[in-house]
Amino acid sequence: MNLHCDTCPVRGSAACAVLSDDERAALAKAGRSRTLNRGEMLFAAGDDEAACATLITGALKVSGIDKDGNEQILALVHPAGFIGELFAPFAHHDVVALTESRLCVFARSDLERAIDTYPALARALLRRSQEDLLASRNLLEMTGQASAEARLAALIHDFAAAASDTSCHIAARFELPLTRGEIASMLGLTIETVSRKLGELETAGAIRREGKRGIELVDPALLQALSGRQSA
Amino acid sequence: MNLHCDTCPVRGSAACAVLSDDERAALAKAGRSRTLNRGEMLFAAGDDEAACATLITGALKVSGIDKDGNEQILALVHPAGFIGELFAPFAHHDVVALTESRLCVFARSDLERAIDTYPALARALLRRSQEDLLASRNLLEMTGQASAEARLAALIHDFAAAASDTSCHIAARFELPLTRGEIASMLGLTIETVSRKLGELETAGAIRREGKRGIELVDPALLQALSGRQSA
DNA sequence: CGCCGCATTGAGTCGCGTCAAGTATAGTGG
DNA sequence: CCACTATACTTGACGCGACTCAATGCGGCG
Repeated sequence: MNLHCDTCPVRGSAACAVLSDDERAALAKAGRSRTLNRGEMLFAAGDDEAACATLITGALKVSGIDKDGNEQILALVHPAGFIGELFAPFAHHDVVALTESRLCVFARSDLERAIDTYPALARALLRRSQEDLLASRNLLEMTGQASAEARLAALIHDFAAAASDTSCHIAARFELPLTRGEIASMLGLTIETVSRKLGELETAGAIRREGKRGIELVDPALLQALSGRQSA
Repeated sequence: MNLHCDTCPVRGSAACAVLSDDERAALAKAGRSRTLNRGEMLFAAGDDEAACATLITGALKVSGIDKDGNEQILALVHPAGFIGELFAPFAHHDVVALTESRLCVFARSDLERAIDTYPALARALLRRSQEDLLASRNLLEMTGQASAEARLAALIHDFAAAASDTSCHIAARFELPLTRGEIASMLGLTIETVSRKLGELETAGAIRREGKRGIELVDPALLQALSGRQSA
């Protein structure tokens, strides 16, 4: 399926936004659109011909499997995010869709060529990569020494921010994109602890649960206080 | 102090290695050499005019401070490594020398200009950034659900690999670049636990301690087994 | 020498993991 | 429409591993 950049919702924010219309049109010839359903994998750790992609809609997770077979979520990818290890001979982690997702996929070799052809693209990808690095380090800080409750509070706060359309305020109500098990694997906790602490956050009056995945922020300030972060 | 690329030990492996001699000479005009002693800071979190740098010799740590004042080490930087957040308005983390270190420092504005002038440099920095991202995610995996003993074993193994000059084997003897407290902050443990587990690794016959910082690898295979990793 | 930073060691406690039931909710096939 | 199953989630009891608190050892330096 061919790309339709004209109607692309992340046209202005993805890496390819730095290209001129002509350049983007040329790049689009090499790429193609792809849709993944929840649970479908874009590529797996160890794949030697892993593609690169920009996420258009939906959400992805980047995860690794330790030797006991436990999954660990290392990063989430939101729309306009870029996926792909350009210089590694093979992929180091799995990339899986959390919700139905639409992507703009490129073969790695094509993208490497594009980087050389369009210097602005390399710069844009460098910027994204640095942002990803920052996100990864933030997750490190979060899981470093914080209590289970603080980790959960911080994660919920982040999700609320990500669920909001405008960047200046956070959503008061949203659906968790992750199952309890996925939250646990991301925060280095167990399913049971996540479930218990969610209950305690509700009892404390910080949030209200709606069904299995719905979260309403009752007291965002309290949530942030429990997360042990500076007010942003 | 001016740069002397001719005698630079990381001339072949740092980001600037992708430049031609002429290009590097031009870039060198904008940069300058700087030496840091152990504990000296390159820049602090919040600095709005944080520089960028390539590490020539020594070792650095990238760390954050949580609101209780506890330091958390987020990454280590080895020679040829690049430091600097090119697109952020201010630095997010502290960067501090672990040992006496020599760096090649650039103002951020100069480096941004260089990226535009030399596309190959952007590509090289993108590559480094992706490697840093991978390292950060590896640390995430390591601190995610592993036991204190496994984390220590893995860290010691990594240090042994980093201390080796050739990439194909690991050093049998080396000095830990970190204090117990720094190891603890990097692994999300306490000083006491680090000290105890080091003792247990010695009792188990995996390592031998020499003074406060010296480590001799008695049984590397055992160490790797305890770290819970695949044999590389 | 006396002080200070770093490391070790011990005793006690607690948070979170483990194990084990038990409860929704959706999907499937009869 | 209803059993039947699968998957996700919740809840409780219990134990262990790592943190906390506290004391001691050790080396460097003024």
